[in-house]
Amino acid sequence: MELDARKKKILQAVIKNYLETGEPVGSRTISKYTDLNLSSATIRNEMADLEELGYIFQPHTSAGRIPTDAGYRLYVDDMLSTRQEELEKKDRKLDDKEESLKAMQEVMDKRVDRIEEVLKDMAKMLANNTNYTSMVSMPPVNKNKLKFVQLTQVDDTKLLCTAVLEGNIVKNEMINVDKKIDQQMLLKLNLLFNNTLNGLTLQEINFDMAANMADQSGEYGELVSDILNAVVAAIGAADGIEIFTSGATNIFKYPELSGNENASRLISTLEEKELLTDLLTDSLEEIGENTTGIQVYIGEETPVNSMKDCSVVTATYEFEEGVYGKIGIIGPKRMDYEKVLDALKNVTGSLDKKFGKNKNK
Amino acid sequence: MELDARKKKILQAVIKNYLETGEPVGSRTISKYTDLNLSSATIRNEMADLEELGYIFQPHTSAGRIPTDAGYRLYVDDMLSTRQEELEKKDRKLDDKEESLKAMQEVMDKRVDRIEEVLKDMAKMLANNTNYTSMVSMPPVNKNKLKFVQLTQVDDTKLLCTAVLEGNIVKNEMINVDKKIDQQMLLKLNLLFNNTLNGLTLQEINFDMAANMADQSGEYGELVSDILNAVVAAIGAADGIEIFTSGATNIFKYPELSGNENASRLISTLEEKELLTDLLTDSLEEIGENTTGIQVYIGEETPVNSMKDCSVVTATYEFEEGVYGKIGIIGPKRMDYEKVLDALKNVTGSLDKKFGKNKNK
DNA sequence: TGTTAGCACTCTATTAACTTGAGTGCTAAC
DNA sequence: GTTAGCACTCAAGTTAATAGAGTGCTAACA
Repeated sequence: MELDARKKKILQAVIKNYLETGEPVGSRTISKYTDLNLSSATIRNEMADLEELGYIFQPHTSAGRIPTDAGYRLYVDDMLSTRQEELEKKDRKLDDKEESLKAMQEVMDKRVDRIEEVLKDMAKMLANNTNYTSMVSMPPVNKNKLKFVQLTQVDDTKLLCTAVLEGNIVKNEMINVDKKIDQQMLLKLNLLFNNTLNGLTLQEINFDMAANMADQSGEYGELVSDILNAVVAAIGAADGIEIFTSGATNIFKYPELSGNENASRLISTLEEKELLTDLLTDSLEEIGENTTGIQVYIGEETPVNSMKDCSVVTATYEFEEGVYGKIGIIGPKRMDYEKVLDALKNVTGSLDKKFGKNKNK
Repeated sequence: MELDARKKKILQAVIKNYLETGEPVGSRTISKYTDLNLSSATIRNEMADLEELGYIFQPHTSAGRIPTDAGYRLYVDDMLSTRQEELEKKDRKLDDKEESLKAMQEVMDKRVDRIEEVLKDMAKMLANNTNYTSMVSMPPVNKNKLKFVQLTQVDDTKLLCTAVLEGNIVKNEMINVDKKIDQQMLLKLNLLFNNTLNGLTLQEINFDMAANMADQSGEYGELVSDILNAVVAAIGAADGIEIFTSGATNIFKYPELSGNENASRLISTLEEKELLTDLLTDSLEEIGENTTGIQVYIGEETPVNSMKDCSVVTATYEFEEGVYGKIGIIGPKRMDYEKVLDALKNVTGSLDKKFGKNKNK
């Protein structure tokens, strides 16, 4: 059996209607909704075909139809493939969006330095605008180059190590020392570390360096490796990737999610954050300039168990040359994909503009 | 009518039973449970009295009794007033608790420097141990003395301001500058700021100082106030008090909480964190050496609306001389108060030992 | 050959009537 | 003051009946 134009149109109508109402869609509704001018009987025949093809199904014999995951998939893919046109339409649409876009810009202007705050606010705004749950990952710091290190004596037994990374991310780590280090030596150590490490990423720092530097620092040789450890710890502080979420409770707005006990599992996942890593790091590398970096997981497609009856949409933003972060929306399968995609495009666009590749435009 | 010893005993039995089962307690149950050797009929008479006194009530005519807020209050106050004896018993109990206590100590030893991490782990552990929701507030940094400030040139237009506070809390803030500042001047500024500000708390820093310092810095006068602003911003970074929560989803384990839509409001509150401030700062001052710093809010007593059918127990710990933080448990009104009080005592005890007044014992 | 009207059929959701059992309050006797 | 006994109440669970939405299929139509 073929999925001809008419069937497709009907499928679209079914899905659209279901997205709005959340109720199974009957043949009569479609017959009236569309401009196809077909009787409900004809629609029924077509719907039976669509069911056989696996795009829709009936929750029970005498009910209307609901899209299957495959149905959603077709719908979303279709939407994504016509996105080019929408990009052009965007200029027109901008009027409506201007307000929220402006608000977003303001947030970002206000606190350029504090990327964490920016991202947190971003997540909150996304959640509020969409009425779904949002999550944002910090760009992995350990890919960023070290701008410089600063060692400071805090008191007799403590040394503060401050590391500044590309993108002005600041990390601190405290080091315990046996004895006070004299001022002269501290200056020397500072110089030594900066000369050796500046411009490197976490991966590029290795322990041969420790040996080298130790040689140059005489009696303080042992201290050097302590400090290097601290630097590494500071940079890699988040042993996972840091993730912010917002709007977890929005899922209660969708009965199909809030009803069953999965709701609590989902909120747990959002609270723990660890499992979200799968969604927000996975395939970060393989996304280059070629795609928009937008990914849609529908139902069973998501790698996270507690989200098997949700849809998840993620997008990638560029923080620094080659350093990416991700941003995502979690909602019911019948989410307003169009709105979500737009929102994510806006946000990643702004982020890119602020930090990433389009910084200078 | 009087609340004689027997009535009290029956009330206790009702509450204890209800804490365990969560079901309304009938007269027959009490008749069998207690060592009073009274028939259910007698118990019924007493229970009617207790109802009239406002300590228990029936959800409907033909049901057993449930404690009212006043009932819980009596029960808890009683428990608190007999706490002295329990303190002595504690030595014995320690055997059971040793394991969890040890685990806690380990967490704290591992990361003395990172109080945030300690507190987060603490919250997680508390939530896991009690099966309720926990929250912990960072001690308000702005009461801490400034240990020193460090200004560092990041690049031509950016200055990094690092502030270290008593208790080795490190805060950073980025400052945008017009032009590069020469090394000599930077040293001078560093000296100036440290001389002026060290040893002061946020409240003690005022803007007369800015004027004073500006006088001493010639053409850089304007910069001085920028920097002072940055220092203040760094110290007071959290314009509210920082709060960590854990185990929000534990509330789903208690049907009386998870059932109604308050559950979602409660989780919202925990996500936003802002409203928790009421619970975790309120009366911080008035708690001195005299009390244990433990406070129990039952039902309507809590200042937070979304917790009106929960009980909240908070405890105070000392971080530095005169600087307090709070730690709290949120659960159903029928929570295991005994367990919760013990857990909180343990935790605040450990925290006090690590940071606060008993540091040297 | 594709489209439509009509009808019998299926299944959910809602409502009402009935049953059960836990627990009470009251009274009368001990 | 305590207790046994009994009538009474009410929530919760079960069953039966009803209404309504929507389907599938057949036969007629263009």
